Amino acid sequence: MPDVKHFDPSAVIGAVTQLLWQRGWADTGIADIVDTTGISRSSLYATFGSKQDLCLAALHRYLAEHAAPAFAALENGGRGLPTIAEFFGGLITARCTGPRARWGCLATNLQTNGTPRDEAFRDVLTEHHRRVRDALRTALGSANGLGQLRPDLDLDTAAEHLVLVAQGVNLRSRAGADASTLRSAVAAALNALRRPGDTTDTWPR
Amino acid sequence: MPDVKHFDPSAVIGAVTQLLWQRGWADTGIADIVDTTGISRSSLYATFGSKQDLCLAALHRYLAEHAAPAFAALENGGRGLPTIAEFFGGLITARCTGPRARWGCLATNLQTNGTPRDEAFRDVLTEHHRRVRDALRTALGSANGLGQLRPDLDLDTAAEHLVLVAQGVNLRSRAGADASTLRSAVAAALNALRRPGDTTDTWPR
DNA sequence: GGCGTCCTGGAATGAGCGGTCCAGGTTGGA
DNA sequence: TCCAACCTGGACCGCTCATTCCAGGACGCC
Repeated sequence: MPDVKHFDPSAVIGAVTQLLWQRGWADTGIADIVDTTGISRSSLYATFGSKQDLCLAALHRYLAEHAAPAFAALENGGRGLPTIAEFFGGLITARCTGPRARWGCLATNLQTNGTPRDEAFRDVLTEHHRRVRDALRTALGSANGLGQLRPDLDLDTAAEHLVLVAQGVNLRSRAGADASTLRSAVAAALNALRRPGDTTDTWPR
Repeated sequence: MPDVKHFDPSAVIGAVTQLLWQRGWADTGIADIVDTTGISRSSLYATFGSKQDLCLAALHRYLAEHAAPAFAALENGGRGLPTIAEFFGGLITARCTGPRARWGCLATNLQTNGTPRDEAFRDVLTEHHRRVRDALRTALGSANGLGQLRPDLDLDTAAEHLVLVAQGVNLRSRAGADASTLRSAVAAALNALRRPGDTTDTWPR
């Protein structure tokens, strides 16, 4: 092995993830990546291949680092509605405050325009949607087992409903919606699932 | 007036609206518009100015032709929950079937990436969001007056909740969600608003 | 320490973009 | 019928984009 890489590929993927998340596919150029990471075009292409490949890796990184932990907490929380409320609370906090306020969700952002038409992206995003739904469905099953939900509720449908709400949060937060508005809107959605008379404290997180 | 335009500007805006709606800002080039409409670049720029100006006009056209009628129906329906259910039913049908299936909502599409950073766009979209919320709020007020809603419901918050659901429908439909899934998810959201014991038939539309 | 292999910086490439320009044609009015 | 105003086709411009290429430098191995 005559020479070795002069940079850390993982750190580059991390930087690209941030760039792609904040600016989007169309507004993130190779030049931006070069400027941000300090490595050259040659090394970039030699290591990662095309822009699509690199951004696909960034998307995977995003899902593993930001989405997966939240889904795990949702599935393993085991406290039903409070677990679901915590999920949404964390989502809103992450979307509206801190260094990544108004960045939205990378996966959601990529689902709209200005994205490569590549099938690889589409498949990853479809799979991601399935995981959100399943995680919510699992948590709803848990809530149902604890007697927190309206008895007439269809859990699969309720999970799809909450997916729509989560997507709405991702979109509205990027557009600049404030956290308190989103919080109360989500609280309304969750209260709607609750069995009349249930006193579980779902909010604040 | 020595010479007169050889084309109909309104028809051009209509064509651009379709193009922008289907493909998005980044994937709609001036060349596409020239090819689709058959008129030349010169006439395009002489009549409409820049690409931004033209697309802003297309956005206004979209809102006037597609959004405004739905909002009017929502505000003037006067039947409460059934009116709201009709709004969502029409939305889902428009998003999932017919020639514009999977196009999503132009306004929603433009809120994410690959869009001009122009303030003019942002203002129009913010105003649009306000109108959606207000129309839903009006319809909810009507439903409340008819005794269809849970007495503890906060109408402003419920309106924000339904906005999130509508945004979710727009996003998921563009990603390829099927109509029946969206329909039942929305039905779940609406049922959650209903006063226990209310028998108003909200679905099918 | 020299060699061969790999990596790196930076220039170059070709395609595509939004936007401009002008010569030539078309029109309404005198 | 002529003219002046305006419109139109299409070439053209400057720029940015993702991608490629190559000369030269850096490293591990013997």
